[in-house]
Amino acid sequence: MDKFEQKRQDYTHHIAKATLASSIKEMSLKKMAAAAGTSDRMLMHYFKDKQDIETAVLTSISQELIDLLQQPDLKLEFTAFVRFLRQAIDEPRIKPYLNLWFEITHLATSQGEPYTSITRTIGESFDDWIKQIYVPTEGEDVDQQTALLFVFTEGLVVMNKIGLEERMDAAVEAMIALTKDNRPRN
Amino acid sequence: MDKFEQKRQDYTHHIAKATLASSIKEMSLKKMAAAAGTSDRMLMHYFKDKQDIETAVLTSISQELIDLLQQPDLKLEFTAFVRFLRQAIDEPRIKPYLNLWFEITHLATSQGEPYTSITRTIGESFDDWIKQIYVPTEGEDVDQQTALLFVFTEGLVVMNKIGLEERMDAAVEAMIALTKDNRPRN
DNA sequence: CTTGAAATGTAGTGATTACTACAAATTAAT
DNA sequence: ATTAATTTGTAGTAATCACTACATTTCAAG
Repeated sequence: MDKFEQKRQDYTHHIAKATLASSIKEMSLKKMAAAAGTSDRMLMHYFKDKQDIETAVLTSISQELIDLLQQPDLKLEFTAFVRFLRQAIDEPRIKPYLNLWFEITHLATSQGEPYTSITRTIGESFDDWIKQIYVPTEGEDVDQQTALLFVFTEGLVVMNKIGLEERMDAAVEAMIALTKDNRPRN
Repeated sequence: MDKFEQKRQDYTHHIAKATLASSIKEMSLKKMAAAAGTSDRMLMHYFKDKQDIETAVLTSISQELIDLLQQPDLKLEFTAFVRFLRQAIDEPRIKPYLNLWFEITHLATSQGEPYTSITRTIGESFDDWIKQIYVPTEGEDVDQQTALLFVFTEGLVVMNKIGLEERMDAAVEAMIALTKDNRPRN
């Protein structure tokens, strides 16, 4: 590998860590430089502009998240999945990624690229992840159920971020009640 | 009413309209002044600081939204409510408010006050609104069902904003299927 | 009419930001 | 060793932003 490319990756990695610990918008060029142990001047040498850095950083973080989600042996049917999702939101290892996801969705709507592309990538990975774990009951439409789990998770994430956790739990119970009443475990 | 107070309200009203048409973060003091037909200097005369303006503006918009939601005669059971919510998200009259709501949730988590308070107010109003319209089926827990509708709506709003509309529709169908299978209309 | 207060305009401050011009130092090639 | 290219530092630019000092006009009260 290029020495140039190597430095780019080093910097990207360090800035990614700092970004996960704070937020995208907090990361000015100076903070990025501090996190990477260099100067803003140097970052401009190795990257075209700030957006170039952000793209590298967020792409790297997305990949980390995708790797983090991989759990080849995990299989859950609907109710268990819902409970699993609700609990995952509070996982300290997951939380920084959710914070960033939350931020990126907003940036995607207000700034467009590169955030929209990254949002799409992560969204698709999440979709795949659900499909990989979800064991549909009976003759359910997997795509629809997956979409429901996706939308529900998004909702939970928002509620969590705006501090309405009681409602998260209530919603989880309601969702489960909706299925349990009707689908005796077979 | 005070002439002073009157001007404050006039300005607030005009700035609120402009804010709905664009976004909170787009509204610099200069843009606010332009929208109000005055100068930034004048705004500082009638308001303590920018946050003072934003609070007035967002409070006013919240109230508008709350009024907009009032539909005294509307009563819906679960399935119809879900469909109603999904369709409401595309309503041009509602959309600007959803955009702002989306933005405020983000600001609430990144800037704190006054956005957290406003988020809470709107959230509670939305909760009340659901409860006022929702006709629970059988002996359901209304609070839980309300929370579910809230969370689900949040999820739909996010999906909508990040351009995953097919998944909105799929999720709606899945949600409805979840109840229809099991709860034959009685 | 005089005087004091309220309303408004002009211009500017200081902070932050992404980004750059220029030059010096370091490294690599011949 | 000389030259050329790469790497780094210093300093600064231009834009944007919330906010202010100061002066002037407008207005109202006695």
